[in-house]
Amino acid sequence: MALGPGRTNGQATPCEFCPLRRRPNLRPFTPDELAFVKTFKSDELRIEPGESFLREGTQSEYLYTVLSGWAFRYKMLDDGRRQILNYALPADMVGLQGTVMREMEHSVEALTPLTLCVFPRSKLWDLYSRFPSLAFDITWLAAREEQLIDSHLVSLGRRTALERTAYLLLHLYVRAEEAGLAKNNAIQFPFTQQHLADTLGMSLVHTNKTLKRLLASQSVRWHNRMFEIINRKLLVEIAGEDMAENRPRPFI
Amino acid sequence: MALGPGRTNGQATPCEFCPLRRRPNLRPFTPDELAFVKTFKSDELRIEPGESFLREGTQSEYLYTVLSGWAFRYKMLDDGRRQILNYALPADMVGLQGTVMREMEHSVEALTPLTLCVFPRSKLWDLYSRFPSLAFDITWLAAREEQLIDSHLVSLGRRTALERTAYLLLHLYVRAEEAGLAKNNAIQFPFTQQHLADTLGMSLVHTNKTLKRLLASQSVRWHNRMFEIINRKLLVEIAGEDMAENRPRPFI
DNA sequence: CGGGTTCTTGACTAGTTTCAAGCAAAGTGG
DNA sequence: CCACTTTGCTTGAAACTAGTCAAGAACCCG
Repeated sequence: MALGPGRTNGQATPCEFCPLRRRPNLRPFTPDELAFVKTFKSDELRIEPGESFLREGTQSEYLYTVLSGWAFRYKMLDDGRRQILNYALPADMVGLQGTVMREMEHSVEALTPLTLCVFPRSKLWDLYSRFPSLAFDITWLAAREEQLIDSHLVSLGRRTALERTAYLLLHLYVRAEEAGLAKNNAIQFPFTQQHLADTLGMSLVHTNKTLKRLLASQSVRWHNRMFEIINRKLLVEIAGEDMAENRPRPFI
Repeated sequence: MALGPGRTNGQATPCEFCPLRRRPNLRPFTPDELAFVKTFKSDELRIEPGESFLREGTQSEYLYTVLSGWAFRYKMLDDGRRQILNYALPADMVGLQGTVMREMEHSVEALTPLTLCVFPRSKLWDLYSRFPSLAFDITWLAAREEQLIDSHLVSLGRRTALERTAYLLLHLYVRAEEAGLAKNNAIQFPFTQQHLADTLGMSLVHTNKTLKRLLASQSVRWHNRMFEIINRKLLVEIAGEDMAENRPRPFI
């Protein structure tokens, strides 16, 4: 307990039956690694939508892996302006910064009901000294996160509103697909236009109008949060860049 | 040799006499670590300004630590639009992404004459398995890089042109100061307004005009690339946020 | 002392935000 | 079950911000 927000859920999902591990693009554990991760995971947490379970400016004793649901990382300016930095999907790790740096430099909020595996930072050293393979995986995850933000930075700095919007939706679709959340080029997206606006660095109104333009291109549909790609080639063309998918990846 | 661009320089700077190691904010090595890093470093490279020694889309056999000089990471769009992602100063590591992911997702170009320590990725596993402390340091560096880009993303998404410019100049000044490149609130910056524009996600003209406004505030001076903070409190106020400095940090 | 790069400026155009208002869907409580 | 509130989506107009074009000035290098 005393984990801050959220409801603890004990070891509801034992690592050996981890549903993520069955996904084909996730690298398997050796038996040794599995045994260690079982002891590394100290708890399982349930977070409700809208709840921030990591907060900018606080210290974090834990890092988390998303077991199910969507979350997003964000930063706020003093006057309330918000920038969403990235989204976290199942198998993504959040909170590493807080355990490595002095304190969190961003917050993380649940977008849907969220299940998290909880890992105490106190055992992180153990992981690094006994399981270099897992240490390497953590580095891999950190490098990938950086790479995602890099692309996003290019969008905000150098892409037009339309390109940027197309790129983001394609990006989120591809990641959701990798996480097994999409079928038939369609997915139920959990975010509002305000979330998109705060991700794209645009106003809500302009986001709405840009979205209309994108829908008019007949490359995608989006009604009632249900998103569908109807002409991927065209969407890629508007976004200006395709993105790789389903590369094998680690997770912890 | 066959390292791509740049001129190899052998082991011109032995690790035990590394000039960076003398900086007070950099964590010291144990003798074991030092001995290992000496074998980890395979070469030293000299790069001329304007040369890109890591290129988007290529595979990289090496990672690098900046020994002296400035570099910048950037991405280009097909039509030539460029976004500068971040700058690398002495003690910063670049190229980790290329060794962890399949290939480089960004390029890195020298801004000044640059000296680099070269580490082959083939020995990275050795580092992870034998020196968890150094593995942890690499993770730390990756997490810090991500954190810097996060702040930058907030600038591009949610700060006004003036705030953004003030924030970037303050940020670069603080980092340069940590690297020992500034004295008396002044520093010779190596970049042009075009570099700033490509970092801030603005046009050259608008960057120039915004810079003028910032200079008019009397918080900073900038003539002939010589930058000086004359009213830090005011600059911080315009930037909207101060930044921590001189925290102890690792490097390899 | 040229010739190139960088910096500066003004005028015009395009893109984006803000303001304001209306609508639709979902949730709440008597 | 129906007002009532809340949240999210949509739209138009006005104001502002930023980009583009163009040209000249300043600086830098050989």
